[in-house]
Amino acid sequence: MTHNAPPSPSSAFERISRNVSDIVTEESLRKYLEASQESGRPLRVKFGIDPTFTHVHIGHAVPIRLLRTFQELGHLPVLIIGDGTARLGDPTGRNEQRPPLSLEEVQHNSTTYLDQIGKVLDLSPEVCEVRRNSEWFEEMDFFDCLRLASCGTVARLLERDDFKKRMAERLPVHLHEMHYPIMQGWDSVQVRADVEIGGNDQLFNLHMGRLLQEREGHRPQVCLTTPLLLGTDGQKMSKTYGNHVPLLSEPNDMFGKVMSVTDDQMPDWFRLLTSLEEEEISKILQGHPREAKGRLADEIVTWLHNSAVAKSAAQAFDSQFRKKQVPDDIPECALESNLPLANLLKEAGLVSSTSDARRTIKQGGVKVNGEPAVDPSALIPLGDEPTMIQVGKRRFANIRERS
RNA sequence: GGGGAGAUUCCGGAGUGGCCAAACGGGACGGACUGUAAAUCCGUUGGCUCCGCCUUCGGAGGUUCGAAUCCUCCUCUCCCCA
Repeated sequence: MTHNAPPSPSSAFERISRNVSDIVTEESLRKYLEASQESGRPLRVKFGIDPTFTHVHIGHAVPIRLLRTFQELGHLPVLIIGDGTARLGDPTGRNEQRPPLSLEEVQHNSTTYLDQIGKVLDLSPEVCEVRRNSEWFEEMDFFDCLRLASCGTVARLLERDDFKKRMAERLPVHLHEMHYPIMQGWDSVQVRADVEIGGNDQLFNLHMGRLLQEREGHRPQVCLTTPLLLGTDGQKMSKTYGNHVPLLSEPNDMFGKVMSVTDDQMPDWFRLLTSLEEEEISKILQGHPREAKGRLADEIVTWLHNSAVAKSAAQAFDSQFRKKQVPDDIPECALESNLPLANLLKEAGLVSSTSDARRTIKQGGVKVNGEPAVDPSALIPLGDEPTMIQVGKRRFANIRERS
């Protein structure tokens, strides 16, 4: 990464604030940027990650991109790995209970997490600081905790939407969860954060950092939140809905996923995930939606892989879906000859059970060597020449006889 | 410590002795349509040697010709009071 002559504080402000949903406060952000330039001291920009799960998707990448922007402007990202907070579970999450994580799990999750984040952010020690919050939480005794807890009020916490909602639904809200924002805020005190970045559901937690810093006589951090990126179907992006794009997906997969984004998500995806200028974006969006989406997919695959790979992913996508051709890289396997079709599909791993196979066949979803197959119990002869089986639009296999 | 409520097929959630492999919704899958989608429509959604058979309704027993539904014990969860 190159650090050329630093841009002026005001142009830095423009760049930073382009895609954020809250800034607390604009004025202090401007001031901090100016002061930083005068003193030559980079701003410490904090971002917390929870090592409770390991799959990072491009929705998570939105705040990290902002972190990257700061990094490019010469400031210092400070990543906090919440190995202390992880033991609480995440109160902003769903209502399911998270079992307490073991030390190894946390360890493992943090490294895979960092691997993935490394796609978006330069993690070299010279330009990025990585801390774990167990570092300071482990040292606190019960009275320290009480002192911290006195910073918040129950009323204030109860205002939080997710608590309110869960109370209304008669779901449990555990006492320790109330400490989550306080712990997060304490991180800010510990690392002397000048700025904290989070998703826009994190605003409350970020505010807590300001509060605690002021109590400690520190300069309060600027809170920046980024808009929520919705999933390919327009719902909240989440692994459980299957509408997410993992940061580490294979190029072809990634391209295909982006192509399945609904049209009305496109503007957001362009703004939040590419570095194209607003003018350019609106020009693209005026063209044919399919072209625009192709461009979006190309930008994203280029970003997370490279441009050559993006081009070939585009071609593969085109031939498989637009021209309905068969993909090049069909998985192969070898099986016994003369199995009933339904059993063959199951053995080849194309369906989950023979019953499933029968259903799919009955519905006209199976082709053998390009010909629609209708009889689930037809015996399929195999030979050295592979027999191509297609299930639905996406599942293919080349099967030859096992010798 | 006391008092309630509950555990159903991927998820949510009906069902309170036979008509239950289990309503309905979501998701998923297949088909049609299409711009690759989305939306819409149709169909499927426990397993199998599949027009029949087998195993499911927290776990273990029991009552009955017959239980997801009734009884006993156990495990777990939630709420309220203290």
